[in-house]
Amino acid sequence: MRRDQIQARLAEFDAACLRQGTRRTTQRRIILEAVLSSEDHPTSDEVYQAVRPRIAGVSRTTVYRVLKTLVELGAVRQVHHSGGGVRFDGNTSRHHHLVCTRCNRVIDLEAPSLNQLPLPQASPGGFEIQDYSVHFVGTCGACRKRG
Amino acid sequence: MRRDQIQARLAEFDAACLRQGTRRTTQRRIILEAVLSSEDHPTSDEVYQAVRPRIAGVSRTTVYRVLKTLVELGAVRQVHHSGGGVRFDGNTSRHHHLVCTRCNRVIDLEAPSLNQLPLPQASPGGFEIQDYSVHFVGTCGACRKRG
DNA sequence: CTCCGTGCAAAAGGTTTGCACTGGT
DNA sequence: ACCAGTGCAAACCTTTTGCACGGAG
Repeated sequence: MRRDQIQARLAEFDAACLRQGTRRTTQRRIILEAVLSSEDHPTSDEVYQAVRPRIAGVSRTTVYRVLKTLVELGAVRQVHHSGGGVRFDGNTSRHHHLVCTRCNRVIDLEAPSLNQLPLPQASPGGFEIQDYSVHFVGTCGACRKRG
Repeated sequence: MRRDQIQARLAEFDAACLRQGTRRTTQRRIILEAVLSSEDHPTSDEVYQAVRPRIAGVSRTTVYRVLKTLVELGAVRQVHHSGGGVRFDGNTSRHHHLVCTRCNRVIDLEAPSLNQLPLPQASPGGFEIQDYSVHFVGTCGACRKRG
């Protein structure tokens, strides 16, 4: 994400904290910034490793807790996919995913043609649809090269 | 899944085993049958609980290993979603998912109108698309009732 | 000053691995 | 008879929880 976009999102976050009465701590800002700066979808541990140099003595616990909080505030999203733990996505606008069945990597895909799909009218059991994303499964370039 | 469909899938599985030189063990057949019989998307542990009465002395280890094998053989799929461990899906034909953001339940959705989406032409980094599914996120009926 | 958020340590899942034995081919 | 597949126990990894302290409002 571009530097100015990150700044805007951090400002949004500050506002959201004020609105909700939650505290704007150093840890939260830096962890949010780390997710937004990431080009892919980091795991909790990758976020932890990324922020460690910037927050003296952070604990994994805090990273987990902050990420959970950020998801609840809507500042970041969890990526839904198989394999190896939860991942986080700083891109909260509608976008889609390429999921590699070999390495489980998830790559963002911007595809405006898929952003206006007709929503199913009748959802089983009264499910209320709020958003959607298309998951393309297949093999990523790196794995194809590896054979 | 209907009884006769399950039988057909088990027969397919036997054939796949022969073709691939893997062995057609009791554990594998019963575990596959359990996933196919399930109306929803069981976790590894739910599969384990389901087959325990039918295989004397099965271990969790075997259930994990067999499920992994079945995924590799293409006999079942992993459901991609957040929260609480991997889940499995006996439905390998194209279908879509309703993902509840509160309870993380994943419900199958048949929506023929979504089965012919235009695939993106140029995929980043040479990603080869093999299939796709649409993930609708929202709140399921049960969670909405709970407020 | 208050009390929410953090850090630590320990517990709690869920999943994988090494090794010896068993059952399918 | 051979060896892939299984069972057991222990290791591993990720995530959660209880409690005391510290910093944001």
